[in-house]
Amino acid sequence: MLRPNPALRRTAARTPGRASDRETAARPDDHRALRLWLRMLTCTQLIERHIRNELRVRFSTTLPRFDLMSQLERHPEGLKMNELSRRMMVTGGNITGITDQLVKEGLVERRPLSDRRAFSVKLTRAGGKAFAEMAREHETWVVGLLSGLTRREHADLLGLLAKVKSHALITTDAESVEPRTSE
Amino acid sequence: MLRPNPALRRTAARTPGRASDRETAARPDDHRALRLWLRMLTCTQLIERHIRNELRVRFSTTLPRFDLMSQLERHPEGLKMNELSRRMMVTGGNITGITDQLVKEGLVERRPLSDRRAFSVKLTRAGGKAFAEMAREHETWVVGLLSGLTRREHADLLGLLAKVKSHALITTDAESVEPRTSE
DNA sequence: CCAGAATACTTTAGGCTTATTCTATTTAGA
DNA sequence: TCTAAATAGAATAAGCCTAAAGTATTCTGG
Repeated sequence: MLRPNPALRRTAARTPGRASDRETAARPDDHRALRLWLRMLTCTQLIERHIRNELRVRFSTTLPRFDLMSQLERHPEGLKMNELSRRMMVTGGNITGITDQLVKEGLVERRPLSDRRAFSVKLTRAGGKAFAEMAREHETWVVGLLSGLTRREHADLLGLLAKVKSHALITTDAESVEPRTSE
Repeated sequence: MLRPNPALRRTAARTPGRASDRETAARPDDHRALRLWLRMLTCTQLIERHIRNELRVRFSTTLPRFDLMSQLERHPEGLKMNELSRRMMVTGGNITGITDQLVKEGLVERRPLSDRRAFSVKLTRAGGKAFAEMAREHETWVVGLLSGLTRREHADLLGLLAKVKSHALITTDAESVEPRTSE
């Protein structure tokens, strides 16, 4: 069902070693927050790398393409490019490129809207089938990667990250407001 | 002290919106692990984006360049390219490019070793000064971004992520061993 | 000693991401 | 109405990252 992108048809290669990663190098006098941040980063990168690798090896696709299709699967009515941009937390120009590819592969389509500046992007039938197949495996990878925690620990981690998220949102948003010093 | 890369001298632009991000779109029937993974990803991206932005706006540099210098600062004796690659969890070709730039900017130097295939990469004096300046601010950004948690919560989160990390390491490493089916 | 394997690094091609700039269209205000 | 601002998307240039292939050097076992 997937029309594999030839450029992605490669065999798995040696991933960067892991004996002593970025975080391991943290010194004892590093601030708690710094250590925590480095560990968050390491965890995310480990998982993300694993998923990217699986997507490439098993489905000849990439995480951004999977992500975009995943958004569309959640919104069968279609999404505009800027909605995809917001939800995927990437810039608009990026969406243009990824969508172009998925359209070329027949997995996604652009439909004109009454607002002639915009499109509604939807999964095609082939795209829906391909995504369903990938999503099933994707979930098993994630479940496996996070199966080192108990149900209770999952919940605790989710809660702590909720706090991190909301605080980071506030901090970042507050600074994105221009300090209207003059004028 | 920093020799700014002209290509990076840009004003801050609109970051992708955040009203409804990737994770918010998770459906109630999504598996716990999936929700947790999406939240981890969102948190990391929020923080990382913030730091990248600050590095660009305030120091006209990038996170990978900062990261590389940070590794060197922890190892004044110098590191070989492949050591940098391992520690930063990126491929070797990548290190070549980033090092080339930092050398060109006078922040880092390659020294020949007795093993003539390899180099020892070190911070120059200018690089050390530039890094110290950046690291001070960097830490305050991170502290600020993670200040939504109490000291206790920091410790809990660090512990939970330690579990995630070690399990992900095992999972990923186990699969990278080729199943010697024949031959 | 010496041929083959391993290691350290570089190069290349392709994809992702960003910030910026541009075009087309829509909206809103005088 | 008609012009200015806002919005949607595309195009562009530069950096990051990867996988794969290439080059030089070192190591190792016969």
